Amino acid sequence: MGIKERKAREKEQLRQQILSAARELFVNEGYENVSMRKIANKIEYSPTTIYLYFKDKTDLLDSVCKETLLSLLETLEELKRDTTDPVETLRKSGRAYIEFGLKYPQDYKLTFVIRPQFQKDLGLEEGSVGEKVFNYLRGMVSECIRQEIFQQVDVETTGQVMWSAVHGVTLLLIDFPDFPWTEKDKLIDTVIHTTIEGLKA
Amino acid sequence: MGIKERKAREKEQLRQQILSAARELFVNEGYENVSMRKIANKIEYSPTTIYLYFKDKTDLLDSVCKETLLSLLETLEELKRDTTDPVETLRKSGRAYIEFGLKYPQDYKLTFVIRPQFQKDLGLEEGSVGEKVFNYLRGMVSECIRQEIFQQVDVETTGQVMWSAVHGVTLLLIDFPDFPWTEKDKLIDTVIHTTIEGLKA
DNA sequence: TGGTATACTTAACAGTGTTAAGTTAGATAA
DNA sequence: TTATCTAACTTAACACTGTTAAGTATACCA
Repeated sequence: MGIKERKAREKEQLRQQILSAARELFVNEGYENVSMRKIANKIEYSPTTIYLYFKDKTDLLDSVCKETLLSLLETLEELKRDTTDPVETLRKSGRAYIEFGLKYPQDYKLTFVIRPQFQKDLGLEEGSVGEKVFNYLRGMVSECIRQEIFQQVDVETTGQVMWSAVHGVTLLLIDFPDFPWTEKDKLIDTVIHTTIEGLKA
Repeated sequence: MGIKERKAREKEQLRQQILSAARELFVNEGYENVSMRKIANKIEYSPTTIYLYFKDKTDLLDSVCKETLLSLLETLEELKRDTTDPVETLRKSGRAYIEFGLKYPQDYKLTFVIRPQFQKDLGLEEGSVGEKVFNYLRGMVSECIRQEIFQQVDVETTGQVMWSAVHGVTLLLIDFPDFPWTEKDKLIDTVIHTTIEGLKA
């Protein structure tokens, strides 16, 4: 009875094919400039086939974003294993987060700016990837507080301040690439450094 | 020879009518969900008439954003008149900036997130409103540096760090209204306070 | 009164997301 | 083996989009 399994595998394969075609197009041309027909052309199927695998265009967007978050989470957790000093971990994580956003700017905007506009659902429900990313941040911050490195003792507020800083600089660098920024690496380091020093003070 | 003047006035009136119809629709329904036909319907003219007043849809967006920036600038400059202490001015300006964003969330997103997606041009050329807003920030920051309150001496970097922080928290509060944020005012104050303390350190 | 410029509209083009109906190939059952 | 059913996919269409070329009507000027 391996036929059903093979079929299921093939179905999953096509789903993945659609997903990665969509990701590539979304990333290179921007979500709104990608039509279902373009995606269909890329995978050499009719446009309507996509609707057998995804409810609509935003469902496709949702699925792409979920993958993106998973990738971010993996990047961060890998990093955590290599460091013990909590402040250093926080600093490196902040850098990794921003660099992730700059490496996949369309994905980042899709996930953290465009998606919330179309999809009220936070994507932070229990067990979700989004929740895991945020718990990761909570963990780092509370370690800094536990070791009495930070003056600010509220884990939630501290985490949210940190998130604001990295989110802000990431989006500015993505959205205004032609702005006369200070040298990019210096700006990123200063943002992280300033925030951490501020939390210490 | 008052006829020409009257005509010019009427033309300007229609331009304004189009602009405010566009703003209202963009804000309520989202830029991409508003069609030229919808705007035309609202003002009871044919769709093509809009093209006699604005080059295309992004030009319309541009003009709406310009107005938004002007309004932000006025808010900030009014505030500056009442305060002399540079740090206090910076703090209040940061608060005003964020509150402006939260008061007109869709306008804020339109200007600082959606616009850059569709319009490569920064809108920061000499004499532009955008430039003036940024110069306002530069002014405050350089006063803090001049009085040796901030350790960080680079005006540009310091300004950009400040912008990152307020931009970040503004967008997070707009985009994830259902997230379990710390009490909103506390979060805003902490973000500003943390950044300023970080720049002092 | 005749002509012209201005302001606006009509009609069309090429594209969009999405759906209902139709087709085809392959597995199952008689 | 042959008929039937089903899953996978496609065709054709609908109602919409931004934008432009061409057409019309009105109000001004000589």
